[in-house]
Amino acid sequence: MTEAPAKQVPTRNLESWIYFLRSHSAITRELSAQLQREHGLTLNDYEVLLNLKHAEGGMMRRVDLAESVVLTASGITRLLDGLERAGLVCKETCSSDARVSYAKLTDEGAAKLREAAGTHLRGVEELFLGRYSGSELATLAELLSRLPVTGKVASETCSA
Amino acid sequence: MTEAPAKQVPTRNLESWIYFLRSHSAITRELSAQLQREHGLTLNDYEVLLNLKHAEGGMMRRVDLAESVVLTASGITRLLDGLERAGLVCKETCSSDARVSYAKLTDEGAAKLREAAGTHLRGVEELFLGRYSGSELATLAELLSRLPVTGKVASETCSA
DNA sequence: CCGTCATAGTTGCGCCCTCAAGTGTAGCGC
DNA sequence: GCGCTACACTTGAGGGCGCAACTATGACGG
Repeated sequence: MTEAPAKQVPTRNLESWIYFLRSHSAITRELSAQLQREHGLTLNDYEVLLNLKHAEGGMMRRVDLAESVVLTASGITRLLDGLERAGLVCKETCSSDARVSYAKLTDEGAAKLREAAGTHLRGVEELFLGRYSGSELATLAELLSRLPVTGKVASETCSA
Repeated sequence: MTEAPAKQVPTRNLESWIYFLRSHSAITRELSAQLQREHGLTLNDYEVLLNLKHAEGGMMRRVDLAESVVLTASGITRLLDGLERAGLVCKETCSSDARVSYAKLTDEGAAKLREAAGTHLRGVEELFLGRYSGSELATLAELLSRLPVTGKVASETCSA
């Protein structure tokens, strides 16, 4: 009881936070259900495939992949297990560092991605992008880009 | 091969979508971990408790609660199971309709919510709210409010 | 060469949540 | 009153994912 700090954060703008939470749940549930039904992929599966496609040589280190989709190391392991079993990615070892193993997009994976892209982009368009004008999207992107993308607290991570 | 539709959605503004996905994962993971560590609650637990607190008489129908936090019926059942076991909510029956049962915030639940609020609001402030000015938050809220909050596609749900 | 520490990845365990199916009640037309 | 459909809720099965603990390598100082 050394000091009772005055309530700093009145309910006023929690509004945007609530919208953020709610809309994310609703949208990702719907998109994931679509992908699952029509192509047997989860949203994260799709994002991983997409990241691999854009990567140099169609392959990435598992740890980098994990960061790019905001998953833990164990999460990416299991996700890739699934994609491997489905034949959409395969493992590659690294000649210079025996610790790392790459995940590489297979031809089937690339095909699957192409196949799913139509459905998915349509969904994203309908549930997200289509609700904004071009400039609004730019605004939104700028605002959202300020949010953290790692669990680390910013004040620690990017101190001067 | 009847027709190869021209690519409708160039990569241009998927940017905001990607930020949306990534930041949500990162922020909710961190906030959930905080709540879990310090109070044994998940983010959804917290949101449910909060909704109950704001509700008339501290109680809501399970189905309404489900919608308010964007969970399925079964999801809310299991979540409330946990909160009941922890003594934070209790069941109430409805005299006029035997199908519905209410979830009611207990005193312990209210106390727990109060206890967790400090931690949580600080977290939300740091990871989300604190990154914007007041007017930016208003903009963000307006933009996010256009997104769907149910799985139902808007074109069906809110046709004129 | 050897301890020490950091890093890449995997695995056991457990939670959360969804889908599909099932129960019990309400309301309605007949 | 009797089916029918609608609704609120629960349950069984299963998948996704995080945390903590563990293995295997690499890097570095002594």
